[in-house]
This record gives sequence, C-alpha cells and structure tokens, in this order.
Amino acid sequence: MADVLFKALADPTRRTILDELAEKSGQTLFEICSRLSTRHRLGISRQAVSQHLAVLEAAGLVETRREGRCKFHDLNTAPLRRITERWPTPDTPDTPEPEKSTP
Amino acid sequence: MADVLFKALADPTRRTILDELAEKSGQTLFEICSRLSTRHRLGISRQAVSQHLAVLEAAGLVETRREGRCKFHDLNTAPLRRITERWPTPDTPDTPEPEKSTP
DNA sequence: AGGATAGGCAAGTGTTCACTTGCCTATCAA
DNA sequence: TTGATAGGCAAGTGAACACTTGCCTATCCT
Repeated sequence: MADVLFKALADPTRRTILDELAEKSGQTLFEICSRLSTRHRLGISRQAVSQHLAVLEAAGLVETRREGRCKFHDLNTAPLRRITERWPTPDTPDTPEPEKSTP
Repeated sequence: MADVLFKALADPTRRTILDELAEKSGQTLFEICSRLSTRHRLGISRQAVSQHLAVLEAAGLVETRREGRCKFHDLNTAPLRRITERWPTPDTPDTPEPEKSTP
C-alpha cells in the first residue's frame, strides 16, 4: 500500500519529474524527456522516463489523461499528505483545530 | 541531500521503526529489536536493525543520546515537513493561514 | 496508402541495497 | 577480574531496481 508511494519517491529522477510536473502541468512523455535533458542535464532514455512515470502513476502521484496519440501527465500531491499524517508532529497536527493549548 | 531522507523512508522495516519510536520515545537498540519481533512478527537480526537506525539517523529522522553503555533513540519528524514543502498543494499551503477562500 | 509522431512491451545487464555471519570494544554487576 | 549486557565494524550474499536495447502498436498529416 504505502510501499509503492515511498518506493516511488526514493528515486531522484522521479522526484525531478514531480518537480517538472509541479511547474508545468499536463506534459507529455516527450516533453518531460526533453525538459529533463535540457534543464536538468539528465541523459536518460525515453523508456526509462516512461517506466518512471508508470511507477509514479502506480503510487498515485501522477494522473494521466489520453487524447488521441498524446498522453498528458498531471501531478497529484494528495498521497504526500499521508506521510505527515502517519508521523504527526505535536506542533503541527494533521487535523488542525482553531484552539491554542500550548502558548 | 534529500536523497538520504527518501532512501531512508523507502524501506518498510525502517518505517515500522519510526512507528515504534513515535509510539514510545527513547528506546534502545535491543528494545526496538524485541518490539519488532513480538509486535510486528519481524524476524530480523540485531545488526540489521542497527544498520536501519544508522540510515534513519543519517536522514535526520532519528536522534540519539548515549548514557553509559545504552543508546537511546528518539524520533524527529522535522525532515518530513520538507516533503510537503517541496510539492505544495494549492488547497493546503505549507504556511497555513486562518483564512477561508474555498468554502 | 505511407511516412512520421507518440507511446508500449519485454528481455538483458550492472549496480545498489537489505540482511547475515563473525568478531571486536565498552560498560556494568558479582 | 570474570562474566554478562549493549553496541559497533566489516566482509559476503542474494534479491530488487534503474536503465538500455530492440521491436511493436496506434494516431495524425500529406
């Protein structure tokens, strides 16, 4: 369950892909490839990026929509919230209440 | 930099250790070992747990303090906040303000 | 139809990683 | 001092993983 999420975040290339999708939503596979190459100096094959996107999609971090022969990718940050919810910090509760107990 | 943090979170055993430290702070290595064995049915050697704790400490997720021959481990959730800060959600800003814009 | 664009499937390879085994050091109690 | 407890260091092994290479399918344009 949570395994795929953390495994997906474990790779630095995948995190860079999330950065790119956060900056520009709805990119295609080739668009991500060229931006990884030009902006991040990542010499990586198209298939490698495709596999990374599959992992990110399995983790729920990326959602896709097809239009013809193009496949657009969108970032979904919702699964990230489960991380801070699992180990909540006393100062920052995951269910914030408008109440002050520790001044 | 962030690599050690995400690599540390990638392993399910390490996440279970964080769960245990979140429940009971200041546990020793042997205490963690026995709780992993009895409460989580994890048949794992003491050295394996020690290596996991070293990874978690390198990521800043676990802080240690020595007293004689005992070493106590404490959870530090501060590095986890960098995750949600890296990919902020429009609905949940990382700097929450007491204001309602989307009812 | 035919080429070009956008993407998918599958096997092979090298590296990283989790875990074990074996031995060693340091502190505490008798 | 001797034995027991708490932990550390280092090499070795097997499996998971990132990446490549090669080929195949589907859509769009002329």
